[in-house]
Amino acid sequence: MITRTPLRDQVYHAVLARIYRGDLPPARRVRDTDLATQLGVSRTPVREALLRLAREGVLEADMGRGFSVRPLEAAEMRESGAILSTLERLALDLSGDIPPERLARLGEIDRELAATRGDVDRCIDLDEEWHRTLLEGCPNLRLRAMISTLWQVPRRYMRAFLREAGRVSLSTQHHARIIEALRRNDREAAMQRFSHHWHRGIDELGAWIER
Amino acid sequence: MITRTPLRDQVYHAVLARIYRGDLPPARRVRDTDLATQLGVSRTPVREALLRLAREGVLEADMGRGFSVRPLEAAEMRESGAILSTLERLALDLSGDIPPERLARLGEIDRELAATRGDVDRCIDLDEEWHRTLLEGCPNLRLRAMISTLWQVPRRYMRAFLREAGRVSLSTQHHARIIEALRRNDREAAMQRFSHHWHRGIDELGAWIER
DNA sequence: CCGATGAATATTGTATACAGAATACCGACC
DNA sequence: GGTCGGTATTCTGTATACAATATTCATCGG
Repeated sequence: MITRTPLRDQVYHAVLARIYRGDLPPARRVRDTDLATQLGVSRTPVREALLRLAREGVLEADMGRGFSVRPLEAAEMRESGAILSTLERLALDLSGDIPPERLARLGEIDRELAATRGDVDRCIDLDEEWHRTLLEGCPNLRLRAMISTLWQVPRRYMRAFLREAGRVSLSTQHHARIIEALRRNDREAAMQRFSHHWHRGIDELGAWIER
Repeated sequence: MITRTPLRDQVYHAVLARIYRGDLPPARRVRDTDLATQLGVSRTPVREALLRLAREGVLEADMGRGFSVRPLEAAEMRESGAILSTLERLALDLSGDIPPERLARLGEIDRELAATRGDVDRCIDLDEEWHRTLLEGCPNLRLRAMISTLWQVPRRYMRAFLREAGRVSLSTQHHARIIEALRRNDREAAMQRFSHHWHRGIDELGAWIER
């Protein structure tokens, strides 16, 4: 099965990759013509991708002034975090019982996460994969898609945090405790620990940004 | 203060208006060139608006096959409803105490809603305004924006329901009970009634779609 | 009569062109 | 030397052009 993906989608991911790589630092202006020449496409798909990123909160679009990478602000982090936390709790709630096979996979991811030293991007990828795996049983596809999109925001903050604070996430402990509760089929405790996990993460990042 | 709004935004609202007016029924193909000529603009801003609507779930975009109005499906309604319900509960939770002045305004909207007979669009507008007013104290602006965007989906379903089922919403009773709880400063009860209100609404619409 | 096949048409996705606004640069004046 | 004003350039927002793909319709064969 061959798949033809629109150029705008490829450009979208390419721009995100550049932002994550730190190639496009916060507050940096993003000129569509530059990107177009760099990526070897025309301005049209580039602009479509940039408009989407602007709607998702990664870029800022001022009328007549084009696009710029959104600066990292604690307020935005906390706002997005509150939303994402709530939606992930909903997704976990809607998921039926988590099958043991998936719990095992979660543990596996956690072990890998604990073993990762220094590689910030790998760390973030694994963390996001952990969450995605946890919620992959949620039947509300639209919710899953929305969560996936919203992750764009915390990713940026986590990346900056892990990079500059030089600290790897301590989330593996939280993860383990959540898994443990799920193993016991104690949804109540799992949910509470999940909330706590999110709360702590948001606060940690927020405090760092406001340093 | 003069404001120059991009054409894409005007086109966006124009297309939404046509969908609400029933001018563009579900499953109807939407040709960008047609819209461009009808609205007297070029294809570029039209396409930008359509891409946004597609991302918001109002339109469907198949690669190479353009856009079409998304058909109404109970599953989509329930999925969006679950998300929106949760987010509005979060927003209410984040709102501090609702000042009496706003409670009065909510009552006012409700009275107008109860007095509205037959005018479906007015009815939906008032209902949405009631919710917006209730949550306008929420400091999480991003959450408010997201809620506002998400309302696009239930609006379509409510409209179709009220039109064809010919029944005006019974939500004023629910609203009144929520306001009553808020007056007593009983957040717990208010939240519970708010949940109930959403649950009932979603079920009612869902059952009707699956008729 | 129905289905398949092919050309003609229509429509999308992308590229390029153009006009107006915003920014940067430069000189003159205080 | 600093600041204001004007001009030139850059860049955005929009329009148009082009190529490739999907759709439609008609014709042909079974």
